[in-house]
Amino acid sequence: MSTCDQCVVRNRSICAALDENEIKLLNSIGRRRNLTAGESLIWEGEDSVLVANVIEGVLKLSTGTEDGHEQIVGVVYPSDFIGRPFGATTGYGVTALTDARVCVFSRRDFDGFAREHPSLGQKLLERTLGELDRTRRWMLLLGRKSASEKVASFLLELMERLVEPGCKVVFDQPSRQLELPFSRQQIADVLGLTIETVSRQLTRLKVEGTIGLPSRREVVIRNLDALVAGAG
Amino acid sequence: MSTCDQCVVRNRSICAALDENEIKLLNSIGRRRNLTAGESLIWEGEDSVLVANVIEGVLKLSTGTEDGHEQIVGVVYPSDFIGRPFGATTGYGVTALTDARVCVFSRRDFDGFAREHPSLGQKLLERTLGELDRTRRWMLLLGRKSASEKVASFLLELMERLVEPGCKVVFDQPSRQLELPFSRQQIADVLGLTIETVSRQLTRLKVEGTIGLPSRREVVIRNLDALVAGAG
DNA sequence: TTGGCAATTTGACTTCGGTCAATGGCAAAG
DNA sequence: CTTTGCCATTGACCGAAGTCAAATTGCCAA
Repeated sequence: MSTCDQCVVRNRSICAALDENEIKLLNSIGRRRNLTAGESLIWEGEDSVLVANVIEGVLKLSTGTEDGHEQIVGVVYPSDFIGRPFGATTGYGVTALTDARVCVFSRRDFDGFAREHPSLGQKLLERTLGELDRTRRWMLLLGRKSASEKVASFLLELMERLVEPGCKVVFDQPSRQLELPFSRQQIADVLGLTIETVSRQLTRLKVEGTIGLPSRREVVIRNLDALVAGAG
Repeated sequence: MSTCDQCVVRNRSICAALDENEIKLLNSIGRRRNLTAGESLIWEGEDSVLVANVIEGVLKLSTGTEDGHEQIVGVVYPSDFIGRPFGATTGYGVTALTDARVCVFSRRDFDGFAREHPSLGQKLLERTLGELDRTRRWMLLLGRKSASEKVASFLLELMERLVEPGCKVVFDQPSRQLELPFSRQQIADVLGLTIETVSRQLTRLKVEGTIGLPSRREVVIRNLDALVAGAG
């Protein structure tokens, strides 16, 4: 019995496209790996050597300008796919925001497997198209939204993503409380703002009663309508 | 003999994955269509009903916020693929910037064809991954670059894209002159700026001698190094 | 050629968000 | 329990880009 049978994301990740035999085969070329918060899996600019599925945890994809600024260009959650198949160099680094567990494959092995199993390629294509959609919505946020709209949009997107299972960091539905997998600096890097502006916007939302901030890493949504209205 | 034989983008578009018989089949479910500058092919928010290949011309993908601001989230050139296969709604509109010629397919027909011809799906996947890479680089620009860096980066990217064949709008290598497929407002919508800021940055580059502006729709690169340095 | 119109440029002023600096608070280590 | 250090918050100020308004340009049609 392969370890995949008990995998939390077996039916939501790209593996859902595969039957029992295929999954055994894929399992044989991959291996589990645990990451601690802050640990990197892939570095910006290196040749793409590995790809992975996220089993548990949250990871960021990020690039930097030469003058030291960083921009987070993507955030991945359990069942998401990481990496750049088909022989390109990765334009961004991948780093764990929380402790995480991933299922890694050598890019070369994975490419071969994908070519021999079109159903996997198909799933990967659908996933990539979805990711492109999400990234483009994010561009609208970066290009046209104000700081307050950015922060509100960020909290809403986070909420949606954290309800999905496998996130250690849960969004507790009844209490509407969520645990932030991001530091203030990281939120700033997602939104193209500074840490000070993020802090000011969050305290403003708190003072207005829209949200509560029990601790640095927790947010309570007190007035969802107001948050949606503020997201622009 | 199918019309595809003389197609300029036959070997660069996703069609390059197909053999003679397959291409005849694909051709039978598609049709050519001419667009005049400003004409839309797909509207934001509608169900995805058609997909297409760009044969000639330049088109924009764009979304708007409710308060009237627009953000261009992608620009497509000859041989690029347009649209959202596999049954989602399109999150952005597609509009011709120049007169253009495209090869359109009903999304439903195309989906079926793609599922039966994995090599096409494979090409589409590679293309989509590349597009995602380019979009993420663009996010860095939107989130972290200053107005002057944005404008310089824009001109450089445009230059690279316009050397490829099939662009009526040519980048004339020796004279380093390029014809802009964008109005000032559209440049602003690409970069997340206002029309005034774009105009000011362009005149600054002209005064500095980095570029020349023979007419509203033409740019001459006079000092490439300076432009690269200014792109951040 | 001229008039009209839209696009662009330019100028004056405002504002949002960035920068710099000081303070506060929490958590791990001693 | 105290110390230490990081992260976050808060405040004062500044500047880049936005806004509003006017002038200019170039283009098309009459």
